[in-house]
Amino acid sequence: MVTRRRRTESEPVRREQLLGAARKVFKEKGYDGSTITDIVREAGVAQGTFYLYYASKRAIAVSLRDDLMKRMSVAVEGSMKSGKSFEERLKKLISASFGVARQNADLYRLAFIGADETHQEMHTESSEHASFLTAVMNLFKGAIDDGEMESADPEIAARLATGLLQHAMIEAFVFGEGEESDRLESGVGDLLSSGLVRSV
Amino acid sequence: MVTRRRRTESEPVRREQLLGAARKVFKEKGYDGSTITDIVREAGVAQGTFYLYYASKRAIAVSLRDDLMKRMSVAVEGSMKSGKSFEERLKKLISASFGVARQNADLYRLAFIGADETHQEMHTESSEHASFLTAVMNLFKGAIDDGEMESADPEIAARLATGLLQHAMIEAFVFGEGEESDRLESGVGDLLSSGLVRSV
Amino acid sequence: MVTRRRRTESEPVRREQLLGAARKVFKEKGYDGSTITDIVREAGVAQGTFYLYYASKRAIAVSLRDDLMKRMSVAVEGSMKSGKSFEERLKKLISASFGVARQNADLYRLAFIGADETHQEMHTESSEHASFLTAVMNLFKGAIDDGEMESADPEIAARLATGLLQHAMIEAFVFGEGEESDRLESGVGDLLSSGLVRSV
Amino acid sequence: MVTRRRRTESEPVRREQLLGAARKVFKEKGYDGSTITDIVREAGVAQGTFYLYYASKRAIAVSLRDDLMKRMSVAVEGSMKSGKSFEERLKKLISASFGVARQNADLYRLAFIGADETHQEMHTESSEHASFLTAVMNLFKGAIDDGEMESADPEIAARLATGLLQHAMIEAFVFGEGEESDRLESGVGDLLSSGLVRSV
DNA sequence: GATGAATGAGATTTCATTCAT
DNA sequence: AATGAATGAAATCTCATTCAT
Repeated sequence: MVTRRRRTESEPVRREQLLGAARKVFKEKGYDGSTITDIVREAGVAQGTFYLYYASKRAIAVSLRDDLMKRMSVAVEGSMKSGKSFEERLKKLISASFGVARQNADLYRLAFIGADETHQEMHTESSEHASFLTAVMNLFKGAIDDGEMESADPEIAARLATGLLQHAMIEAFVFGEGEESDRLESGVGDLLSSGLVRSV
Repeated sequence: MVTRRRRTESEPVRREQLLGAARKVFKEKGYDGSTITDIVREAGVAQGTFYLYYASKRAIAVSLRDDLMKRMSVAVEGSMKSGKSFEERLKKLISASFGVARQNADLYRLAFIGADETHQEMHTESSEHASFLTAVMNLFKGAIDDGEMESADPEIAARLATGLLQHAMIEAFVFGEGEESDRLESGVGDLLSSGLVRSV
Repeated sequence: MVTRRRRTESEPVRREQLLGAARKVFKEKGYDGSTITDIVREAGVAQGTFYLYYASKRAIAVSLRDDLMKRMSVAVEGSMKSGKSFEERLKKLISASFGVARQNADLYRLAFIGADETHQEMHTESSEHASFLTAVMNLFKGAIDDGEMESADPEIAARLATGLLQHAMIEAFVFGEGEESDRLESGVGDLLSSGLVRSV
Repeated sequence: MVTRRRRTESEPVRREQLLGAARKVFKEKGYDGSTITDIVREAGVAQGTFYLYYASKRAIAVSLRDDLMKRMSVAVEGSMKSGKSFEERLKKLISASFGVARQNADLYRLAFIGADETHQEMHTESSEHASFLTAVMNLFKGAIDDGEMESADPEIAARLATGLLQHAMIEAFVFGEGEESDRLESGVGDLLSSGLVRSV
């Protein structure tokens, strides 16, 4: 009979442990290709322990995605503070986003694995994603008020600009390996500058 | 004992029959939620018959996606012919795309179900998608030559513009039910006009 | 709704349980005619449980075959100890083998079901079979050294003697129902005695 | 619409055509791994045509096996005619058998693919196999009458000798690639000579 | 809290055989 | 006689999730 280890860790520690294991496993085998068994094996905990912390495989993937989005929000919000003009802040927004995506290409990939109903919630606007969107929207509102941006529906504009940015990052990091990220990043910058910044 | 029907249909008819059944089933139950059995039952053919025409569930979904892309290419190419100016052709491109997506929201949804490696090929640039992209790129090249568009790398610009358009349609028809499609369509039009068309 | 039993048994117990069930099912329906479902139904466990212990139908059949071979090795080695002369040990070897085969005709049948590549490994010299062969070879080597056996390549002689014995047991128990086993057994005894034992 | 060829060949020609195709396919993919589709494709005939000539996959394999056995019978009977003594005839019998097996290792392999009930009839004593056995038995009977062979039940002796020979050929050509065939052949010769030939 | 053996529904795919043409 | 599209039963194996200990 084998002696069972029964390391009782604090909840946050366990979550982190599982999250890290999941990230590694998803990176190596993809979402569909990974099993809970892979994750717990990597984490060194028992099968059942997983369910004490996450309700499902999807739940942990969502959690990983939220982490990424939070990191992106934080980076973006921080970055924009320092910009003087709208155009400058726009550039900073874009480069901060690309920066985070570049550092977390694996999570970025994971975050866009599917929109089927079984994966639907991965795309559901999470509160993290919402806060990113709000930051962009606020940037736009301010710029419109300051006369630095063409007047437009700031919500739609923010969603489209965010979508464009996202698409560029997907092309760069999900379908590509990052080798085109510079060209895509400056392409987005140019398009949004011309498209949004009011010419004097 | 059931009498076995053994209708021998021509290959294109069978393919169409299966494609139609698959489209219906995917629409009702989603991709992951659908089974080959659902599809053959809907089509009224035997299980094995499916495999005479398509190698797997994914194969038929890809085929459906290609159909959509072809329809979109055709519509877009036709539409752009009539536009006088670059701006006009751009608008027509957008409205033709939205038009096709609106008519085929279910396929559009299907076409964007996943980027996991098991679904990877759904996103692989199919020849149909490539021809759409080429059409946009040619439009841009011509406009740059004519001085109607800001000079820029036409390939990157085309990929980003296509991505933006795609994203808007996804928001409209995949995550939404089409109720915002008008706002999104004009938002894309505005952004691309300001962003790409050279102001006089 | 059925109440689910969840008896957790020790690994060896489960293996034995599945092995016993498989033996019974194979005996009744033959190897090809048996399904994993038959086996788990007989064992009273769930479908998935099977795969916790054996990787495939072939794997459990191989395991059953190895059991038989082990039993045969043991019986043979034990039996030969008591023989005084080479000829006597030879007779004991034969009768011990026939004895085990007689008791396990069903397994014997199973052990010789096929040499097709999908079944190839059934015939692969398992370590159990190898130890049987080694025992025979050692017997021959000793007899040659003692001058009780004609000098010959002991390896080839052992393989052929073992093959002959095997063949006789197949005729007796696989193709026949054992009714000729006595005649075959003594036939093998005579042939090997005359063929191998050095006449004085 | 494709023009269908409808070559009407004489029955024996078709059989030969299918037999040749089956032999090739079985050789390449093994029995279980081969499909009727493989065979008809190789033969260049339609799926249904197969069933006009053979009732099943097994039927054509049996037919192939019978061919081999017939060839072996013929070779053996011919070879024995020329032998002067029993011992000589015995040697010729063995070398003729090994010769045929060597030339037809693929069929030999096929002939021993399985003894499961689904394959049972492959092992059923076919009339061809029976005639081989009879030839051996007659050789033995004659040798006993002439006092050249130890008296023994000629039927059992023939079955065992045949089995031993068969086993040696299986070791040589089914499990091995023929590289040991010489050693095995002479091993069988020695064993049967010492075991059966009456010493003067 | 932790364990991990057990569960069992279920989906894909194959392929020998049939039979309308 | 020949064709070959259609049939459909059947069997393996996976894996997220549960729950008795």
